[in-house]
Amino acid sequence: MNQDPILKPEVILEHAARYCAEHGSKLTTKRRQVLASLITSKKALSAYDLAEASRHGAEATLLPMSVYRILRFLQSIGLVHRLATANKYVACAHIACDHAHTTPQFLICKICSDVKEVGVANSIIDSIASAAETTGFRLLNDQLELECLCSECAVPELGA
Amino acid sequence: MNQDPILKPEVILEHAARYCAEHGSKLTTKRRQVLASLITSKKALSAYDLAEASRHGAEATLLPMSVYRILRFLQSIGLVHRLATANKYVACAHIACDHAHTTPQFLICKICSDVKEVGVANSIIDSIASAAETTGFRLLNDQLELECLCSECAVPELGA
DNA sequence: CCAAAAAATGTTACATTATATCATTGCGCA
DNA sequence: TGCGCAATGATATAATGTAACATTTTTTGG
Ligand SMILES: [Zn+2]
Ligand SMILES: [Zn+2]
Ligand SMILES: [Zn+2]
Ligand SMILES: [Zn+2]
Repeated sequence: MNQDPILKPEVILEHAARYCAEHGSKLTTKRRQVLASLITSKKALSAYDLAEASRHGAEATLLPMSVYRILRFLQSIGLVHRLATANKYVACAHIACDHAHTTPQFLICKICSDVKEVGVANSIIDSIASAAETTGFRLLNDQLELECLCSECAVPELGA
Repeated sequence: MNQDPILKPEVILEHAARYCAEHGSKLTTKRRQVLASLITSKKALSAYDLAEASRHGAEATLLPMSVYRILRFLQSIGLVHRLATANKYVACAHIACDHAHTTPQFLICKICSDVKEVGVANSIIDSIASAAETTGFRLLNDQLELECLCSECAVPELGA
């Protein structure tokens, strides 16, 4: 679970609605539905996963095209992150706090797609950025994605 | 250019052929052709880019499926790296040296796909790995990909 | 040298991820 | 009320990648 397990999804969604308002947009029913799926999922989900989920017990059925549009919106205001290495999406882990989080670092379980979002120490980002500048490149993206094994999926490896 | 510009492609390909032999395989004509395209390209290329390139002046025309297979082989012995964030491929920048390089860090120009492969200080990797372990994740991948602007593409931004 | 085995490649089909485009709906506001 | 914009529906298509089996080429053992 990427979110603080103490908080219920409804509480997080309330924060998200306020966050949308601050950006001059609204957390519509369908946007809320997509975000709720991501918040309650233990794993990163693909757009097609989300479209499929909308056909089981959700309020509305969503076509993939709509899911992509909604994901793009949620990303644009920082409520959702896209994991480029997995072609999947996760809810930001900091929706319910001040949300002024530092550079995110995503630990992505190679086996089960479980994702943990943690902050990267500024010292590390500074090191990386300065290493880039010595080669003439300017660092743009503030997101690290790391292939990992989560604690559960690592267990079978012990016997290997 | 990702490779040392002092070295001619043929020299690098000679090293690659020896490297293949050390792994019990051969640098066939088509594998050499794909690798040569990557070595001489200033940018990261997609599998379909490489298939397309094979239709212009190359010895043999390659279907995308063959390109994927060849790329997978070249990756498996470390001659090629896949950039997951860009869905593109680059030749390793260290084919002609001892090739015992440290964890690679790829600076990828968002605009033109120019790529620079540099080593990451072990201290940084250690910091990242230990940060992961405190959350129960074991770091697997030894590759960082960073979205950047190269020096050329950064220029227009000055007036923005 | 020849035949069997293994490696490499050809070929077709298909799966997954993502975007383009135009039509339609819903909703706030003059 | 109805205009205008944001949101969504619907269809088609592009881009990326894999599966499965056939064929060719190379290696190897007799
Ligand atoms: Zn976040
Ligand atoms: Zn796992
Ligand atoms: Zn390399
Ligand atoms: Zn550039």
